[in-house]
Amino acid sequence: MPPGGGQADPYRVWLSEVMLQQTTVAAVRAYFERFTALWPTVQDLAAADDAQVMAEWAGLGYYARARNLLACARAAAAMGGFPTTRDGLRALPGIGSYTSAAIAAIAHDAPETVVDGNVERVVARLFAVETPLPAAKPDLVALAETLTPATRPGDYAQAMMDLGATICTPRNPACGICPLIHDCDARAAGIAASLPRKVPKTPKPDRTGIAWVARHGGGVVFEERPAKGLLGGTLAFPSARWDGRDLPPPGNAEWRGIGQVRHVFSHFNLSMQVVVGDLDTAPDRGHLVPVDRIDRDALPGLMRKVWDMARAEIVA
DNA sequence: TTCCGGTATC
DNA sequence: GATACCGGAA
Repeated sequence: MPPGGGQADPYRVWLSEVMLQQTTVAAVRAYFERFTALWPTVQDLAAADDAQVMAEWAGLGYYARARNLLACARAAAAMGGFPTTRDGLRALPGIGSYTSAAIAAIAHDAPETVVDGNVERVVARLFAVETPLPAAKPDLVALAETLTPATRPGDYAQAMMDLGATICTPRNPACGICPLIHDCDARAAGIAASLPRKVPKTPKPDRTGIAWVARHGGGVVFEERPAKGLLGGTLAFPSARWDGRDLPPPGNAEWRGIGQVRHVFSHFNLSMQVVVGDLDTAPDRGHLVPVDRIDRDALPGLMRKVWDMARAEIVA
């Protein structure tokens, strides 16, 4: 990519930027060479066979990029070439906020502010922004815009991303060799390595539980969930543990496990053991619903899954 | 094993 | 605003 003056081929800039989304330079290089050899222009790529493009992309990951790549190439070819403005580029498939700014700045030397993950990190450190991501993103973009120069914005954008990729790295920033060491608020405060902060991605805990599908007299035991809390007020199979309650089964039976259903709640993942059995006596809680009157669609998703699994056994 | 990262989608 | 999509690196 020739530096300065917007001499770069928009097609090659676009192709490399799309490949570099979520992907390292080292991984991209061979793919870029291969693609540009096979399809030297956007018209060539637009005319390419879908299956061949997908095959050539194989191994790069995020295959939606490859599908969008073709859609974008065809759209650009149909309009006689790539748009030159950020907004025009932004409207094409697979080109978002970052890529549109990058192409405008690098291929056309437009004074757009290019903010990728590297730039977010560099700016958060330069200005010691302690607000966690992603909430800090608008602030970081606004701060980055104050830095974009009128001259050679494309080279500047690439330099900022290079700085983030090679010196201002996530874990151990090489502040000792950073050209901006005297401009960096975070370095001055001794907190560079801890920025940018991020909202702790609390992984959803895994919970387990048990649901009893209890038959008696041609019916199955249901009960209403407590009005408040998880699945509050809904119709449910008697169950325990997953919701913090440690209840016994709704009666005596020879229980046999038939499998587990998985369900994702907003704040945890559930693996529910499904057991079925024939009660010796009337259930000691809940009420019996005749099998042919069970309305699958009236059950919450979790219990629907339980019933779908149990029905084959029950109705047999 | 965890972290990292643009876009689309809902 | 959260999640899915993937592979590479720490």
